[in-house]
Amino acid sequence: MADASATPAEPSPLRRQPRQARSQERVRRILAAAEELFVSGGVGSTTTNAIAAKAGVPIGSLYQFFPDKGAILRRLAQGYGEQLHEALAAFAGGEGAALPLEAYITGTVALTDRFFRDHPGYPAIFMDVQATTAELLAIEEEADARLIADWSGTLLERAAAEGATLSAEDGRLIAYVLVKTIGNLLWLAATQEPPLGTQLVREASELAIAYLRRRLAAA
Amino acid sequence: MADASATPAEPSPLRRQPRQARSQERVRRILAAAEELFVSGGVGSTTTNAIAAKAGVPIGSLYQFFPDKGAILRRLAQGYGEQLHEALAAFAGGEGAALPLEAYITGTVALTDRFFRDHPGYPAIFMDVQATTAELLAIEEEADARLIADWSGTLLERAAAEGATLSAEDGRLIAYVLVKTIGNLLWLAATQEPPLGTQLVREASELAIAYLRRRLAAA
DNA sequence: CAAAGAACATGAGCGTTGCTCACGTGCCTG
DNA sequence: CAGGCACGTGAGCAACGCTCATGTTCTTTG
Repeated sequence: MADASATPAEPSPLRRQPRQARSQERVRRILAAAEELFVSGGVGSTTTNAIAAKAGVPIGSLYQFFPDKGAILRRLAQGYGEQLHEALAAFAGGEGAALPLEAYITGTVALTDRFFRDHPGYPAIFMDVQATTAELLAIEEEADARLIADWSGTLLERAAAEGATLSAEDGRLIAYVLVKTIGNLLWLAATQEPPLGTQLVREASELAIAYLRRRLAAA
Repeated sequence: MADASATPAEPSPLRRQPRQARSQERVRRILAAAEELFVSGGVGSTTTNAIAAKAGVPIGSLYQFFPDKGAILRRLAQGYGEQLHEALAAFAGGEGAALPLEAYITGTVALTDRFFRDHPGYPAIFMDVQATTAELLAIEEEADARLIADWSGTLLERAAAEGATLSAEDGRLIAYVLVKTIGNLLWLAATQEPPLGTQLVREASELAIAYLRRRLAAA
């Protein structure tokens, strides 16, 4: 537990890093099989034996790399979080940078919404969580923390550009509320029927804009 | 599935309604034991045998009344939902009726926040859910539906009183967004450390007010 | 290039959990 | 008080997550 000169840190939920090409391929197949089963049948009713069977791998091999069932879940969730962060960062640093506040928010909301819909595994994982939820929530928290940091910076810049004063603390708080609220509404939108789903995406933008305008004005 | 002349509807998650006084007392003790264990150790790691043991009842008796572990969870969740609904309805029909919009919202937010904090079992249940989550979500959905209906009515009345026009559809949509968003923020507030928790309650009010002002003005 | 060791492969089966079922006891109506 | 219905009881079953002992393949080294 003390000496860890060889291991980089502890970011890997894997029990043993696959070094050979064949085993790396196996890990990929396990993750793919798990994602498919989680989406179609839910996390709770997907057995580890079923995952292994679908991946064409004996259970023993599955546990060679993943310490437990939750680790598979966590690995998938981590991947999703990183992908979303990168997509949003690209938008913020690219075409989004030139947009006015309202359009910037609408664009971000639309992008996040599309991400949820294009990756059905993301809602599926958080849809019916499981025993290991404490750690799963920690991962979601970590992903949110990145987004909050991003937003916090953006808000401070934009407030300054618009001549409003905004303390760093208030910036973080507002970013926190925005990330959590928009995430929640868009998650709902993704799991709802088309008419309501589309309306919710629009309302998410409206809500964010109204809140921001009020908070920036009150500074 | 067809003939149901004897059963009133199907609102009871109980397998068999306890008719004698002794068995009713047993059901109460099972629910109390389950709540305590869920709060202290989480839902996932609480076994049905442990619930029965703490309640001083053999497992057989537990399953005499509850069809499965999830039913205990659902029964508790249902009770919470009804209590919150009644508390909010009492406020809306009582002292809240005379308050202006801003104060009304702040009051409702404060009341909901207190409810979450006074009933630690509520967050605990939704904290680490389990296999039966589909049905649990359905119950949460039902509780939210009641709150949304309440809000929807309140919004239409208040909009008319303020001279703004608001369609019934828009009223429902706005109520939906408000209930979901405030619930989410206050749930976060209840599970967060004091400084952030208190701020989040305030922000929930700010957010709701800003959103409502914008939506009522845009009519 | 052979030998040694590390990484990987395999599946029978263990411990635990949610839950059943066959049988026994208490209560309550006619 | 006799019949029946509701309730009480706990050994044990099926299914699950996961282990472990043993065998195989790859990589490194003298």
